[in-house]
Amino acid sequence: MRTQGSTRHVSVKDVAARSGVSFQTTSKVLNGKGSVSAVTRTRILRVASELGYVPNLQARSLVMRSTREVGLVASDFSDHNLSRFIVGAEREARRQGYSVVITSVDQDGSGGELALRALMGKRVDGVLLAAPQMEEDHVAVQALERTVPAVSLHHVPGGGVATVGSDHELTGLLATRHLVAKGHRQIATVIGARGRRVTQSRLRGYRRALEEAGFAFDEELVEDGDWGIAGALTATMHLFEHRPEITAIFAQNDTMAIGVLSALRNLGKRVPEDCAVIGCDDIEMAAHTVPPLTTIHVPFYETGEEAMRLLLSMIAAGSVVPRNVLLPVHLVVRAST
Amino acid sequence: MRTQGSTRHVSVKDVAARSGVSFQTTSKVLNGKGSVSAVTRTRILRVASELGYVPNLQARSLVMRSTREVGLVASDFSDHNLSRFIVGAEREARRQGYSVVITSVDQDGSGGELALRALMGKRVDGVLLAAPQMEEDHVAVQALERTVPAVSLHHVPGGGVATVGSDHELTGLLATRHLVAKGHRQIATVIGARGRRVTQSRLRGYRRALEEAGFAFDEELVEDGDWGIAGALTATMHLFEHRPEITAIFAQNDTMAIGVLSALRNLGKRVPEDCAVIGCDDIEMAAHTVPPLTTIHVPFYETGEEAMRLLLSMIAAGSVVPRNVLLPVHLVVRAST
DNA sequence: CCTCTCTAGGCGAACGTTCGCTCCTTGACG
DNA sequence: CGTCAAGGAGCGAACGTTCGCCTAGAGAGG
Repeated sequence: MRTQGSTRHVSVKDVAARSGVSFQTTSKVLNGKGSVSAVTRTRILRVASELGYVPNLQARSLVMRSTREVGLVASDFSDHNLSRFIVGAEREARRQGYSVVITSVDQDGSGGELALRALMGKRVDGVLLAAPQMEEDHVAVQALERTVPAVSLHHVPGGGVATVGSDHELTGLLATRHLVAKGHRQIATVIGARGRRVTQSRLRGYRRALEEAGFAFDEELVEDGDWGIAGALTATMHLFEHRPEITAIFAQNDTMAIGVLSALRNLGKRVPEDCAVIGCDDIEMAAHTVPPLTTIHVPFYETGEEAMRLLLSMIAAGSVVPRNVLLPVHLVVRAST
Repeated sequence: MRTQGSTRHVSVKDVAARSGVSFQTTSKVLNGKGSVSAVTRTRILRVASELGYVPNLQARSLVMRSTREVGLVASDFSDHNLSRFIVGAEREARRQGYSVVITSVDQDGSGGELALRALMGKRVDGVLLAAPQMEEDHVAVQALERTVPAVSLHHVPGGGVATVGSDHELTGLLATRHLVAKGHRQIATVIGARGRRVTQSRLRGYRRALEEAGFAFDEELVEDGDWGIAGALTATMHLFEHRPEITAIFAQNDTMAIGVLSALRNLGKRVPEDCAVIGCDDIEMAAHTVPPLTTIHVPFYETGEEAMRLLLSMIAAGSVVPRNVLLPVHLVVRAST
């Protein structure tokens, strides 16, 4: 039975000793700097690979004053949309030779300051914020300001931080316009958590589309679904209790749209004949519900890429004016409308 | 318009200079070591917080010879099961004062060696492997062996690495037994990628249950669904082309089970009357399909916790015999069987 | 008044790198 | 044959910590 070891890591000095040169020369060879004769170069390289030398990045970045790491503060990365974002960001970082240190904050948004301090301690070159719970976390953000470049997926108090996101108001607008265009007049909406900006933006889009069409906004057509299947299900039940004349529902994400579909089935309503349903986000499942869900495609992956690209350019530039980037969304028509 | 700065980080020497003591004394105060008079202690602490001092963990771990970080090699963390695992692991690490550096490898499993080298370079205290694509990656694992404690979610060639996982054979066994108990004789299965161990284990469980019941194993009742909705859909179509007498299907994960349900709907078959369906994993969606899906619950979150717990204990112990832990799974009966 | 024992704090070294400077050797060219 | 240029290699310093050892002074006890 084997045991695993904490074998001492081999350092550049070990390699140097075995090759009969100074450790600085070894360093030069390993980094391709300076001028070293071909014979010693190959000898050193051979010894290094024999010994399984792996340079200590901590020591390196200590003197270079730059880890090539960026920190990513995420809330719940079992959230599918967020994880798409993370994947996009990570890929872009890797492409540019950076690695990503992911820290997570609790669901309630606490621990944001702690997470940021930890990242500062690691001396990451930049920070990417992907924790909507921190939208109102002033104190955490102050820890960040003027210390390190930062890009956020969500709104950040104070406005000193660059943001990259998708156009949530457009999302609500396109979804509701589509329903209007299909001839619906009684359009309800199942929304996410009230405190979140994205909720308010999508709701604003919904209201704008109604205004465009000359319909009055009716508070009773807005129901809270809390982002989940179960919440959307009961929300839909409520809606039809008070407004049985509803013929279309806009759910603020696809997960809730699935809950809406489920509720309509319980109510014996056919989709889209009796009631049309539109979601947004365009998760994989959306193409496979019954009936397949019309939705607004939101480019999470691309948003992650773009956010990381912006962050790395800020790092490279040293100092930069915070920009706010909005990526476009588009309608995907399927069978539920 | 504000610009973001790369303000020089404040070091312990800066704090010392402002407090009129040597930097070593400052260090002592900040770590609560040594004996320092109350007045200077409070003065130093005040200055430190005024200056916004954040200790440089790189320098610290350089001398301490221990970063309190563990590396996590993940394949695709937009995969929901994997992300549950990651969340569990991260939480447990944080609880014990460790932070997690996540690196990802490409879908095809390439880049595993690169990812491990990067982690070694960062001098992580341990490595958690959660990239099933690396199951057969001998070369990557060799880079790891005898350098740093490691725990893996999946099988690792050579067997020198501890593993934590759920009992996949039991999963297949319980699922199929349940169908047998419901009186089914023609039980098909839609499997994941053939090359993967989990696929083979679950298939083995399926076969064992059939043997127990005295049914012959029929290769034509096994169809490849490639882990996805679409794959499972066509797989189900194939199955019924060749074996219209099938009355039950075991899908090797819930996502594929959804594809199976979709196919059965297309075929005009009622679930569970004409054909029963059972999945496994127990994803959130499983409770909300039509009909709600019977499945085998697999404790991904707990697996992550347990894996991290094992890894950290190995780190603490310094050297330890690799263990292999299997977590139990259980049947969740809903309406699809 | 001398010594002994604390206590507060300083100092040097080390961790593993990179970088700039210096020094020696060699060879070529006038 | 003397001079100079250039290539090859070494050396010291620095990055920001922690740790162990040392010292100066104060207070106490004989």
